[in-house]
Amino acid sequence: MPELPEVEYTARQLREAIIGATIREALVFWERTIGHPDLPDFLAEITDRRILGVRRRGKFLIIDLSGELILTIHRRMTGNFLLLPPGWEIDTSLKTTDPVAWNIKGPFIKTPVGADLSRPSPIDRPSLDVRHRNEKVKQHTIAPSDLLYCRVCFNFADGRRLLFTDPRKFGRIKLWPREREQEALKGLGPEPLSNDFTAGILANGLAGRKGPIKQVLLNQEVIAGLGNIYADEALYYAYIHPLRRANSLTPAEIQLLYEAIVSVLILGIEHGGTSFSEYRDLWGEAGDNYNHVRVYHQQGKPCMRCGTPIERIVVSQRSTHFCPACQKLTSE
DNA sequence: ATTTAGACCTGTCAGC
DNA sequence: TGCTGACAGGTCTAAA
Repeated sequence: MPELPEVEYTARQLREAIIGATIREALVFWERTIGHPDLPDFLAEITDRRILGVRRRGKFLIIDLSGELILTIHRRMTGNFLLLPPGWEIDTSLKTTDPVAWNIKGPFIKTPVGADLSRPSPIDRPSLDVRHRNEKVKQHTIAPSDLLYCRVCFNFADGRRLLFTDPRKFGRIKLWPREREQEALKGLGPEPLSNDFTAGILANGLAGRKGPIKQVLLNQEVIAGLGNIYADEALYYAYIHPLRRANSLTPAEIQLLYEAIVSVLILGIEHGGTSFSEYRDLWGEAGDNYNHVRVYHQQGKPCMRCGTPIERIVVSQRSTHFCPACQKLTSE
C-alpha cells in the first residue's frame, strides 16, 4: 500500500521519535514477516541494538542499528508502524502466535471480559494521549484491531513499543549487515525526489520500453517509489493516457510527466500520505492526501479540469483511473 | 523476450 | 441474514 510519500512520512516521524532508542527485545507473531533464515538468531541479533538513523529508499524503510546492522522494511499493501507510549502491558506468557489471545492491559484500555476483539466497536476504542511531533498533545485512538494485526512488536528500553501491524501479512522486515545494503536494495531505479533525478533520467528509463506507460511507471527499476495511486495522479497531471506506449512519449510529454511525478509525490508527503483504507501514521492518524487526489478511485466523478466523468480500466492487473477527455490516446 | 495468470493474505462491501 | 464475487497503496514466480 504505502508508496513513496507514505514511507517518507513515516521515516520522518520515526526519525524524530525513535533515534537513540534501544531495542530491548522483539516479539514476532507472524514468522514470515521476518525474512530471516533463523528466527532465534534474528531475535538475538536485534536485542540491545541502538537505533542510529532512519532512512527511505523507494518504498523501503531503512533503520540503521548499532553493530553495523540495518533493518529493511517493505510494507507492501497494509503494513504500518504504530508507536505506543510506555504503560501498555502485553502479557506474552500466553505463548501464542495469535494476538487475539493477548491479555492487553493499560491505563487507557478497558476491554470487557469476553469482548470480541475481532469486531471492534466504537465503545471498545480506547483513547490515548500521545505527543505529536510538534510537541502538542493530541488525542488519538487505537483500535483493538491494530493490536489484533500486530505481526512484530519492538520493545524499547524506555518502555515504548513500536508495532508493525499488517492485516494481509505481505510486509517484510529483514536484518542485514550494513555492507550488504546494496544487495538488500538491489533493482531499485532512480530516486524521484533526489537532485539526480531529471527529465533526462526519466527519458532514459522509458527508452526502449514498449509497454503501457502506466505499467512502466510501476516498475521500480525505472523509478523507485511510484505505486498505483501516484502513477495515476502523475499521468493525469501530465495529460498522458495510461495505455500510451512508454517509448512513444515526446520530449515535451516526458518533461511534463517528470514535473508531474515530482510534484505529486511532494504534495503526497505534505498531506501526510493517502489513506483510503488502511494507512495510518505513527500515531494512528490517517493521511489527508485522499482528499486531494484527482483520479484515483474517482471513477464516475467529474474531472476537475473538464467535467468529463473519470474512467476506470485495468492495466496489467491494476486498476487505473484517468480522464478520457484530458488524457487522449492519440498518436499511439 | 515479454505478457499474464497465480500466489501470498485478510477484510470489506455490493449485490442477490 | 447469508453466501459469493470483486476489489484493495505490492511484488515475486511460474506458465503460456
